[in-house]
Amino acid sequence: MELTEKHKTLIEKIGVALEQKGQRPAAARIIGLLYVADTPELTFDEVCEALLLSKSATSNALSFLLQNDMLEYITHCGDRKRYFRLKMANWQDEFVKQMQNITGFNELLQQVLETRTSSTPEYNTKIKELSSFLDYVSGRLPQLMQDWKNKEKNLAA
Amino acid sequence: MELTEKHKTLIEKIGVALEQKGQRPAAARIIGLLYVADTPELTFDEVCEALLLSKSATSNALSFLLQNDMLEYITHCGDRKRYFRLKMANWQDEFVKQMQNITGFNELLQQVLETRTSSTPEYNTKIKELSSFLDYVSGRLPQLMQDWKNKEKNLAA
DNA sequence: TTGTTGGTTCAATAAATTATGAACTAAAAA
DNA sequence: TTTTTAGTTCATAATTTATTGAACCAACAA
Repeated sequence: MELTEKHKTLIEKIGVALEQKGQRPAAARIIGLLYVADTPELTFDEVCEALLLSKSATSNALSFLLQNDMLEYITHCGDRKRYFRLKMANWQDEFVKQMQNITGFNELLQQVLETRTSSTPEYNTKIKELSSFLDYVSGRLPQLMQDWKNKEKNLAA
Repeated sequence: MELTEKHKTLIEKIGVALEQKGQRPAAARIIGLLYVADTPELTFDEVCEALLLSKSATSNALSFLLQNDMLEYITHCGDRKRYFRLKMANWQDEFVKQMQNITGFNELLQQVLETRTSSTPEYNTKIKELSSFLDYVSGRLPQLMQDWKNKEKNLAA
């Protein structure tokens, strides 16, 4: 598990990017590590060591990532260690979650529209416009996802 | 500027939603306030008072929101006060920013692919797949935006 | 049964973020 | 000139978040 300087800076870059998307620092670094590490499956100790994290920080971050379906682990017969890896199949789900997030904000905008005074019609129209856009986007994203899948299938064929 | 309980809880809900998208607490409440307030243009003092914020917190949050293009203000002849309002025209730009964010993460994935060992071809393929998807999505979003605009135009016509 | 491995949990601390209030400023009004 | 308005700035306080190390535990091994 020797990390080169290149690896280390890339892990940090990914870490910062994910932090800005709302991930916790340690969790973000773990994801970065799993992207760059030569072995895509790492043990608790390897994570600790590679990221210079304490056992408790590692334990908390790994539990958090497992709970949030970002990671999974496998085990090997006669080996009590867990081998953690990115749940790569799951970024599709992540994407769906993001869409639901958009929809969630849109529900708030609907509530805004319900409670708004009718004395500001132009402003209300603008909010409706935003709401309509969010609605449109979240409605089209599943199709977009499907289109991509079809494209990939064609490339493979 | 009397806010009903309904208004207040809606502001808080919007506040929490935006906090989770990375906005600062005070800034998030100000955006919420501007969504629900009967007057879509509020002064510094009205913001202070409505949200029970100190002048410095208000000053900082407003400056921050102005800098980040979330708000703008207008002034009236013979009135030194600034009237702050949501830069509603700007959510399109926000959306574009989000896309660029995706593209940014994708650049990191490209760096990951460049530095990855060739001894894990399956894993590398999965990362390529994710990268391809992000690429596809960010490429299609402008068209999606355009489609929505056309749809709106047709509705208006 | 004693020790080791592979962790988890908890109390305390460190670090970062947010909010406050007091002092200040520049422009306009009295 | 003094006061008021409309804020800004700054040092500090409060709150939140993250990290640590020590203690603990369960399972297996010696």
